[in-house]
Amino acid sequence: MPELPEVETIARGVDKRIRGDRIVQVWFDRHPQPFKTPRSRQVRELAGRTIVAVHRSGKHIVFELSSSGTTLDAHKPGAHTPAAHEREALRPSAHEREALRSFAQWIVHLGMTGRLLVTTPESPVALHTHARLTLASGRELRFVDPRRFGRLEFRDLRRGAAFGAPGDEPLTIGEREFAALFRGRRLYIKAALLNQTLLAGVGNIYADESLFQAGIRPRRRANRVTRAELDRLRLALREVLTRAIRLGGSSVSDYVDADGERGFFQLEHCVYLRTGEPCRRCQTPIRRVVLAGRGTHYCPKCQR
DNA sequence: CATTTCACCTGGTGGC
DNA sequence: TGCCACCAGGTGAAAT
Repeated sequence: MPELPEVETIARGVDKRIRGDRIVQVWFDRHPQPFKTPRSRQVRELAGRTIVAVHRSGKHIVFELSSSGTTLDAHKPGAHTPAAHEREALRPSAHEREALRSFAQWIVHLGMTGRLLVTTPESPVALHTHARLTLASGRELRFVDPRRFGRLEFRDLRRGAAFGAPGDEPLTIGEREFAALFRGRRLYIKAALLNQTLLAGVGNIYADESLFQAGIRPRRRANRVTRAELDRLRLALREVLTRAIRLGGSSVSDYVDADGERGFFQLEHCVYLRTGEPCRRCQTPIRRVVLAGRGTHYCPKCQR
């Protein structure tokens, strides 16, 4: 389900709520599908670790974790704002800095229908809940995924490399690098946008929306799109993704953020899932074709 | 090698 | 109400 804006929204929400919290208990259901790292190892490794930070990489949510058993008491009750002369004494000790470092990562990919929710333990457990992490604060982190396309992975940073999505981030890529991604590629521009090893985080909604915004037909061959058009596309992607993040993502059917709230960007979709409806710019009916196995929506007049 | 197709899953919707 | 076809935010293995 979720593409870059939805994953970013979820990662921010989870980070805000459970950064500094500690995982005290881990429960997984019996389905083997989501485990890229064996379930038993994940149970063993996650329990006892503190969540140092949560962020997004491509369509992945990355939990940075402390060394096992380390606590991070950042928010002591009754803590006060230090006066200038106290700051020196309050700078983090070597021990505390060590506690803030990431020693391991838990990587969550939500697939098509995955959700990450921060709840109370009492809140009713949704059907297809595959993981429940009990936290020291009393909250609970849940992974729910009806279609089971989501994946869970654990990495020990002392034994291997940190996770990094392979493609470039569409929000920060420059003009030259962007153009270089498509050079010599004969596949459809839409298929290229969906290829995660080129750009990380663009999915079906934002591929269609950014191609509309840039005025480019999805069936154009990537290597035939002009340099000027490519830069329009890069800027369109940046605008569409930024706007979607601001609106909390697109809730087409069931996407919700870490608090269970829907996003609003679906209200601004120009083409995605608007087959037969009038183009917002020129009133021509929006067309749907199948391309790279995915429903593809475009305006035949606005997009060349 | 680059590119396309298909399988993996469950659920919702609309036609008959 | 039931049955069926088709659709859905993704991705990686197999086929071309």
